[in-house]
Amino acid sequence: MPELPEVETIRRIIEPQLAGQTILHVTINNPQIVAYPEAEAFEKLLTGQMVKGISRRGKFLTVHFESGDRMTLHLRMTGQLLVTPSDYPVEKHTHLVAELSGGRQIRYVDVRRFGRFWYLKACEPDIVTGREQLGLEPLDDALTADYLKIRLGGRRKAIKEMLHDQSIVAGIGNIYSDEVLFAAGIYPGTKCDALSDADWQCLAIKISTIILWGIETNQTTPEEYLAGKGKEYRNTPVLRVYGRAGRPCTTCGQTIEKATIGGRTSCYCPNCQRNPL
DNA sequence: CTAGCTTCCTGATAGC
DNA sequence: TGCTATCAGGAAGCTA
Repeated sequence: MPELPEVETIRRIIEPQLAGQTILHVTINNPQIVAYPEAEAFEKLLTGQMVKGISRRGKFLTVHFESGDRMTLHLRMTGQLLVTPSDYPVEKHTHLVAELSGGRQIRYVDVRRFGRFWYLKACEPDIVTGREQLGLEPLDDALTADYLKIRLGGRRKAIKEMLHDQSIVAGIGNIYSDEVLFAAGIYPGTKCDALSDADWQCLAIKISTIILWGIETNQTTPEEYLAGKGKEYRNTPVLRVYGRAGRPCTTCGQTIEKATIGGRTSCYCPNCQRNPL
């Protein structure tokens, strides 16, 4: 499941391959991946557009065109945005193919079909669900202990759940919430209203450092990404807690535990992240 | 505002 | 071997 660091990696890989390219023809094999407008209108609008660049906001990618129009997409759990040679083998679950002027193709592959595309004309405001209410980027200087405390301090929900709320901080999912909380030494089930000023301070710092670390360690090459390695997490070997239940903590050696918090599997070190209850 | 549940999907895996 | 059940998860939508 791509989270901010993986989405940013994809952006960096894809952007240089798309910039300056014109979309000659679009085929949508599965209309449900198009959230707005209708799939047929989407195909027509996309055809003939020249790519200017790609930006990222939270886990959303936006392809900007010379016309001022833009196409936003969210990969959700299993989406893959690929730029391939036109004769590259077509994977199962390929839902969109766009022919490019340079002879290559953009392909969208998504096993679970949860990913979504939106096409917005230059004159249209952002209507992408959730996008207009996205919270701060993890690397934004405005993401401070005060910001977190004001937005979350009074909440009785577990901090792990609130880190997934895209309207507070954009881009964190199940992997990085576990990693951030481990780095901050906070038990994932801790209720927000039980966190101290020192905890908020620590969280603000760790959110940015862990996300930055995620981007920097995610050194996937375009070749590896195309070969399908983009769906495995290149940085899995360096994760400290996520997916490591039953194995020793890299800091203290205690066994990493697994618990369901807010309906999500959470991994944590019972020694480094004490449950305050 | 809260907790808790369901929906969307397929593939991997566990149990029989 | 082949069947069924369970689980994984981002985000929205629903109920109470």
